[in-house]
Amino acid sequence: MTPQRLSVLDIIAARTGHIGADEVWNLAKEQHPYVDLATIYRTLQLLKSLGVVTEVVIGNKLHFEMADHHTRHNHMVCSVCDGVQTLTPDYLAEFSQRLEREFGFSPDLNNITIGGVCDRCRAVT
Amino acid sequence: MTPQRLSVLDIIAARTGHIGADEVWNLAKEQHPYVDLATIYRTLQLLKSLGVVTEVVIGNKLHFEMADHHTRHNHMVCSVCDGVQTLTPDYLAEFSQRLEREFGFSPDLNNITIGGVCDRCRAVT
DNA sequence: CTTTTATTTGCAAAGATTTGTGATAGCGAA
DNA sequence: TTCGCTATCACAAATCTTTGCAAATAAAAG
Repeated sequence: MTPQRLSVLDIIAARTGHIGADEVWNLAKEQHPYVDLATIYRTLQLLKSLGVVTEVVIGNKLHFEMADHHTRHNHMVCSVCDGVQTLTPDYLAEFSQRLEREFGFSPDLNNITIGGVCDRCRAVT
Repeated sequence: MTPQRLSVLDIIAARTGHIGADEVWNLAKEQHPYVDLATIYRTLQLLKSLGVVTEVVIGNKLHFEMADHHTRHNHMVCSVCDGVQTLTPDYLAEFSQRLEREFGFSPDLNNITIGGVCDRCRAVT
């Protein structure tokens, strides 16, 4: 645990929703002017592999948020407006159990994001 | 429809499995020495939006394959070995219908990939 | 077949993310 | 304390993908 890593964690914890890697960087620089973006990314990947944060792909960018077990959820990202809706875990529960049972494959539920088109954008078309 | 686009489509159609963007480029250059990688990527995105090809994220790279309706399937990608297993559509059917029904969200089933750890890699750990 | 219009291309450059590297800091053992 | 080991950092450079723009090409119209 280094000051840089603590900063990253603090920043994500302070945010209720998700936050982009670049935004984390900007905020981290306020405390450690010389942190490198690479360090941010490495820390983010580290925290993700530790299961502390969750990665969400929005548009072409990586976003992150706390992997709070009380509020675990998945995301639906609209490919038209990049809007995000959340999903409670039970939506994927049956599906993931089946993968586990039939293939021995352990899906990383924290990092499953469903792409598609939201109702509003579909109505516009 | 331009020659470049036809090439890209031919290349993907000629392949049974998925193929990386860079590989498509290399093959396309054999027919059109001056095609640019950007054109490949643009074409790939176009074909994807037309529902002709499917995008699969493997490791940190984009791969593509024909979205043959007869053999529609999804992918499970192991984050340890980058191995890919396929899933018949019925695994996601109930789940996607539920999203549609309850949220009006139209998931893009062609482009859902499940990350996780396969049984073999899990055994190693 | 020629002109017009819209789309696509190649190229260059920008974005986003990852990787390699030497310097440096922390830590346990001698 | 000093040596040696390991891990992390900042910086630079590489990788993969996307975007802006002028020139080239395809499709539509006459």
